[in-house]
Amino acid sequence: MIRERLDHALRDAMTAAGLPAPAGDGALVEPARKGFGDWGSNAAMRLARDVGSPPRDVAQRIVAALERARPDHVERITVDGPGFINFHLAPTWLYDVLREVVASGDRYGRGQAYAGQRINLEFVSANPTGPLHAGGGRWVAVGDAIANLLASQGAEVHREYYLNDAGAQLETFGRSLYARYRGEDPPEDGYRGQYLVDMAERLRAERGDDVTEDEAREWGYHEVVRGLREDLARIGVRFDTWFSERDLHEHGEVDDVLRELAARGHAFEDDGAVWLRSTAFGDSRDRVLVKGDGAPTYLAADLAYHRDKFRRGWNHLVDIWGADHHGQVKSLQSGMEALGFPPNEPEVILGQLVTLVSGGAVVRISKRTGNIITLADILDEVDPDVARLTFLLQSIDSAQTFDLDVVTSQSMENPVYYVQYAHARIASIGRKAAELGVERRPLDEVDLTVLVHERELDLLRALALYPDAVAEAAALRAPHRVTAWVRDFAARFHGFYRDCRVISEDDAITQARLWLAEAARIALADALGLLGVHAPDEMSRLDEGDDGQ
RNA sequence: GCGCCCGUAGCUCAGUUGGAUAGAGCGGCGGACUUCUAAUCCGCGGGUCGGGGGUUCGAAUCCCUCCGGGCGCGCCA
Repeated sequence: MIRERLDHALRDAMTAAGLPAPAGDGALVEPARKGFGDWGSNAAMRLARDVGSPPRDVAQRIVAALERARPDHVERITVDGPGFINFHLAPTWLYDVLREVVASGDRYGRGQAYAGQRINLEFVSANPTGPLHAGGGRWVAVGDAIANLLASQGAEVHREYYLNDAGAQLETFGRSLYARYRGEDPPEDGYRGQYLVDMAERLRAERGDDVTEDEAREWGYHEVVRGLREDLARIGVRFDTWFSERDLHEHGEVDDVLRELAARGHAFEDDGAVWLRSTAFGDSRDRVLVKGDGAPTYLAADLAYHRDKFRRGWNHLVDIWGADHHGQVKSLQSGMEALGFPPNEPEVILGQLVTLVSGGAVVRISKRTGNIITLADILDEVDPDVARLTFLLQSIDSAQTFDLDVVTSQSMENPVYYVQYAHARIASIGRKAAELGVERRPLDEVDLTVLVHERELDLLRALALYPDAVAEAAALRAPHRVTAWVRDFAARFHGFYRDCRVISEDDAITQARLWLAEAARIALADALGLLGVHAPDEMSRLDEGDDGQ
């Protein structure tokens, strides 16, 4: 709001001063550093070379024009450093922010950048051969948060889980389960996890002694999927569609996509196999679609699957993959382009992997060796909110070390409680006000100019930046940016809470601060919602029954 | 060998679409509760932004190169 106004004022001033518009639009104005006013522009520096005069001179010309039509709230305009134009605003601009937050309510921070987009977001999609492992929790938390972020900018978002239930891995799983069922060791290349022993016992208890290998596999597959749904429900993630790879094969979709690729001239036979000429679309090598034994590859099915997503009406596809699948990105995109879809579909968000550490040592996870720490194990130890926020603390471009000892024992100083506590404090203020019978006057009737404490203004400044933070997080597919905003905001709120008592004898201040607290609650609750973390109205005290010393 | 990601405070990490004195949490030290919940707040200390070149008025950020770490590079999925 203020930014748009300053932006327009700057453009008008540049025109009035006979200056060209700087290259690129937007980002003309950004928040200034502390001590340099409230908002600043580097436009003069960007223009200096084209104009052929020193940046500070250009800045002076712009400022002279700005002074003739000074925007609202602007008290002073200065030229600092190498040529920054700095706007020093009266606090009144922040009162407008407060009013905007309250007026917008739960729409505050929403944008329209993706309005009209119908996005299919596929994430997790772990093979249905065992429980979700702890590291996979990163994709659960990140995927759900990205879905929320895209939706916050106007997109219709569909959460989808792809079940690879047609391939060799499920066969291996079936053989392994059946072996356990018969009291034998799993095959050499099979899965050795304890969970299969447990499943085999249940299989015997439920189905008796005459189960065939096919029956064992199918029963086990459905058990695993049921478990996946349960684990995801525990952490609060719901998928709109569970898509079965088998359906593609049964409906002839895979064969059909192969025919279409051939018809379009992008497939060829060589050495007994059918290949996709993916090099024609920028891939580093061509890829096999049908193996020498006549079976379609994973890629062939994946192409049929992604084509199906488009056919179901989604106009943009987003997949979230672990970095270990990085090598497949170009192949899939090449194949999709060969099928006539736009380039760079699907958009693939790659996340670096999670390293689990326990007892100071790295825990290697493998369903094959049986050494597995599951997401459910984590959820047995910590609150889902803790798990989620821990996964959302870091950029997905960085490999994450998930230290089980730290996450499960460090709850005292866990950031999730820090931010939730801020929300709980706001709710507590509301309860106290009600308890004391404090009259709540409408915002229109409240004088906000009594909000002059640096803590109050600091909180309002952070509130002003929230929509940008969300929009950037969505654009960059970087939910950790919301986490960063939330932590910063919670810190500011705690400072405010400490130094600015809301409910006091001074009715004018009480009324204004109650609205400030309400605005803070709106943004905090929204941000936590985007992250999939609860915004509690109260926190159970940590020290209850535990302060015996 | 090739490709992608990472290397920032003792530790874990933000900041990377070029901007002004590089930030936070944890840990260390020292303070603040007759108060709307101290799971809080305040202060102190802490840095060759992996090394070296380059582009630029300006580089943690862009380019080149080297070093270190992670992940890939199948007629596996």
